[in-house]
Amino acid sequence: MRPYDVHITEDLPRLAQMLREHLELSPDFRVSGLARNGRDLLEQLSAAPALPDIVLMDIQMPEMDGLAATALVKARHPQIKIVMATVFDDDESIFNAILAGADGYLLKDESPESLHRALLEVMDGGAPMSPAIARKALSLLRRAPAPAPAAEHDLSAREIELLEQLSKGLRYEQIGENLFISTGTVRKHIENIYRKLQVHNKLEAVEAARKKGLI
Amino acid sequence: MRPYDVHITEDLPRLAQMLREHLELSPDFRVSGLARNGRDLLEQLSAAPALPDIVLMDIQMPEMDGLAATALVKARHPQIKIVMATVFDDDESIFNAILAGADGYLLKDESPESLHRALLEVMDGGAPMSPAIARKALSLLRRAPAPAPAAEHDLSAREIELLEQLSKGLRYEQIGENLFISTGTVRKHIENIYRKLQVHNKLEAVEAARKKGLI
DNA sequence: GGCACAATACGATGAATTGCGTATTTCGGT
DNA sequence: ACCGAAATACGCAATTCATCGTATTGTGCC
Repeated sequence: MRPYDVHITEDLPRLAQMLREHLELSPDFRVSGLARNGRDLLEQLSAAPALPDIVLMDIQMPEMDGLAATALVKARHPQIKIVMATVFDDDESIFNAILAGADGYLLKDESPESLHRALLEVMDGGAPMSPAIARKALSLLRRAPAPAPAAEHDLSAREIELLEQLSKGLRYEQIGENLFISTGTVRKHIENIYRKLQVHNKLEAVEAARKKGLI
Repeated sequence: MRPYDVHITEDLPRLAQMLREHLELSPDFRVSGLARNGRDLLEQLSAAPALPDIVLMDIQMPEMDGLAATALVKARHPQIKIVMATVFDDDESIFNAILAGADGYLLKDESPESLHRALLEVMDGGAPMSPAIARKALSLLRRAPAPAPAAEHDLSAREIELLEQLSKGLRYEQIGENLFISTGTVRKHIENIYRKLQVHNKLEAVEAARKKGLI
């Protein structure tokens, strides 16, 4: 079995070097590159003859942080496993990392053995997380579906109808035909909807309406 | 350090016995009781002179299943750690277990060593999960389908990126800035997306992409 | 009755989008 | 080495949208 290629993305040279040394002690891994930030990583991946299996990603970095880089790398190369390794354990960082597509989330005080185990686990299709992170992820999950109530809005029933038509991607003219009103009226309704929802185009309006559960 | 008291809740006597034997091989744990189902567990906890530290909980059981029992135990005794140990790995079971308040979720094919590690981890404030479970939990958090169904589409990775930008309601110019390309290129990408998805405007494209799980 | 507001309708204008054609570069596969 | 696909980029024309203003009608409420 060939060793897994790991690309390290970390802006602190000393820490990057430490990680490299830890990983290279094992025949399971080969460090295929070091990047100083997200932009650096993307450039290196573009230029690389072969893609790494895993990117070990810091969050806080200059130029482009690990969250943005994670999203971009995942968009281009979904098969690359991305493991965040960072000191941040706040809910927002964790949640954003997961949304960005991270496959695992480790705290930097993990032992070399834990790191080793985590990287093998992620290549095995798992989602390694430091215990504290796993706990927070679960608590986020518990909370996630909760914030659904309230849904304060002051849209009229007619405006909701309009929104439903809008969400189908119809043109004003077609909406008017469907609702038996003129395109001018459609336009005015939509203006009012935009004002009430504080948005400025169809997509934002539909998005906002979905979030509020209006449609 | 006194051993942790573990209460096993499992309707199959042979499996319960196996778990007990595994745990009692270690000085870290003491099996404080065996329950056959959720109702049994609640009665035993009411009558017990001392509460266990951990409940190891099956899901499928007669009389009262593990999900209901978890919610009830957590309501009365929030300090008790509950670790699900089950053969079910479907999204709904996992999600319900987490909602019910489970602190960890293990698959029954875990090795005795993994079980041992998981129980120590949960007492340390962590949230042990089998790798497959952790992956699914992250998927649930992302509200994205597991990479199993391999959606049929012929969009390039770049086009998916464009779609994600589109879905935010951004204008071509802003999308170009975000992706470091000209508005002309944005336009051309979007033309290609429209052709491939057989749609004719942003809203329809985003709608189609959502249905296909591309974003 | 008078008020507020929803629903209806139209005009004008500039911004944004869509469709089509063309073109270069790069990269993977045969 | 060649081919096709993807990503990049620009121009032009037509359509559609967003935002402003203005106006009429109906309905519910005080």
